[in-house]
Amino acid sequence: MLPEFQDELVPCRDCMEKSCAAAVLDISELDLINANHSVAKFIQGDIIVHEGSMTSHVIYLKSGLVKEYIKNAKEKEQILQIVKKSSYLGLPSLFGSRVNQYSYAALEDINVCYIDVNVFNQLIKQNGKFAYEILVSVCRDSLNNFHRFMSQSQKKTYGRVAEALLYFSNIIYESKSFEIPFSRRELADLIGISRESATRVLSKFMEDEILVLKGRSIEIINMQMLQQICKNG
Amino acid sequence: MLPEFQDELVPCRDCMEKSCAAAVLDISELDLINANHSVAKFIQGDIIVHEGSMTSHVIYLKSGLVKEYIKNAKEKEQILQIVKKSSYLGLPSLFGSRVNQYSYAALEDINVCYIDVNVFNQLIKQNGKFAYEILVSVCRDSLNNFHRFMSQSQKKTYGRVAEALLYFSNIIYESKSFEIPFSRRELADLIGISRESATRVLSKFMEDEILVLKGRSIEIINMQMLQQICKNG
DNA sequence: AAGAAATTGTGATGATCGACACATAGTTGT
DNA sequence: ACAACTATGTGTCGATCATCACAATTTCTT
Repeated sequence: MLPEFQDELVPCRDCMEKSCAAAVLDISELDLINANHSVAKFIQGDIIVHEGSMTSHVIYLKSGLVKEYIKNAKEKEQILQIVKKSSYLGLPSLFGSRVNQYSYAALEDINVCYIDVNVFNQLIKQNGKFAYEILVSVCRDSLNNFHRFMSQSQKKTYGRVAEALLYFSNIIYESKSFEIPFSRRELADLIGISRESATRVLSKFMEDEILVLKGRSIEIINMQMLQQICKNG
Repeated sequence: MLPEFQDELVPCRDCMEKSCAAAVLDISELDLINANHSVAKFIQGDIIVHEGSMTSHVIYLKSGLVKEYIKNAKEKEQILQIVKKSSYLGLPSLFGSRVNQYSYAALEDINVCYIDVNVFNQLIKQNGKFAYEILVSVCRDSLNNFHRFMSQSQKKTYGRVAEALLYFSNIIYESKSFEIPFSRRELADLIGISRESATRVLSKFMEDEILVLKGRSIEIINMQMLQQICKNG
């Protein structure tokens, strides 16, 4: 659960995994980050941030996949999105709230940077281009999430599962075959249906030869059909 | 449909309806806006922005209520939120996309400011505090909308209607009695249920003496009960 | 390797809610 | 004032899907 801190091998100015926003910073600004950051590793299943916690550092995901989620009144998990590498975690909470609104957990082994929040804010206020890039990234994220959410809310179970599979294939893995890093339960939580329904729909897709699945590995073999199902709800 | 432009009576530096963000601008920056803006009026029902349109100006809502919405494949309307005065319209689209992702229509007679988008971007890049305030407002909005959306998606019809009523009462009108500026159809679109269900639930609430309604005017008389229903889904 | 624990699959059942079909207001235009 | 819409209320019905119950399979522990 506790992050394993690493020796900092590469100073920020030479880091090859910088965010789009950090790319507009000058050397002295990058050095400022360098002096106020640390790098950490988490392993699959680790919780990186707990909903409700205070923030002292901005977290940047250098590598790996992370799930963003909240628990509702009945302790049921609702997954908001899968976060890919090269993204900041929880910026909306950082600027729009005093505490983190969502939890974050590692779906696979990951690397993150912690950047002091005061330094981050200072950079925003002193470098308009940086602020602009951060703004762009927050806005894109907001639109994407909203779009996905709205689209889901108007679909029935088949459409939802199809959409989720296309999301993995097109956005997350950019491949027709992939291994989903979570259980049927979590898949169901991501798209807001019951675990049993998720199972049933996947079996049906298998039966209809839309995909081949073995446990958590999925290969889409009839993409057209899947898109059709996604579109028709 | 076309906005009615007004004579500019008050220069921006003296405007009493400035946004939180504009409040951190200095005189010369406000004068810059003043030289590159215009004020317009819309009447109830007018469409201010069409989904898919390009943006040349940032729109700031000076007074009145506006609905933010999209139409899905089957021409069904989905209302994302009700926007109150003193908010910018569509910032996420402005920064996160080339075109407007949502439509905006006046729920009552409104006043808006148009600010040249290049000037707006220039201000963000040259004044970090302004950028910071814009960022805060975008993030708050994103969190609020998401929270409302998630909360709704986990509720059944009764809970959804209750939540919507509390939203109007607590957030929009800050009063126990108010007149909703839209039809049952629109109310249903806002919370993602059918028109008939909306009608039925409201009638049931009336019958149970939770509220009194006459057409579009609503008075909540049993707030505890309504909160209970909202919480229990 | 054996047992325990978690995950996954499957069938039956009932609650919920959208869709349809009308009836009944209200509103608008001429 | 009358027709023509549009908005609203109400009853019936069927599809969808969550829930429960339990079986089968996989994964983890010791």
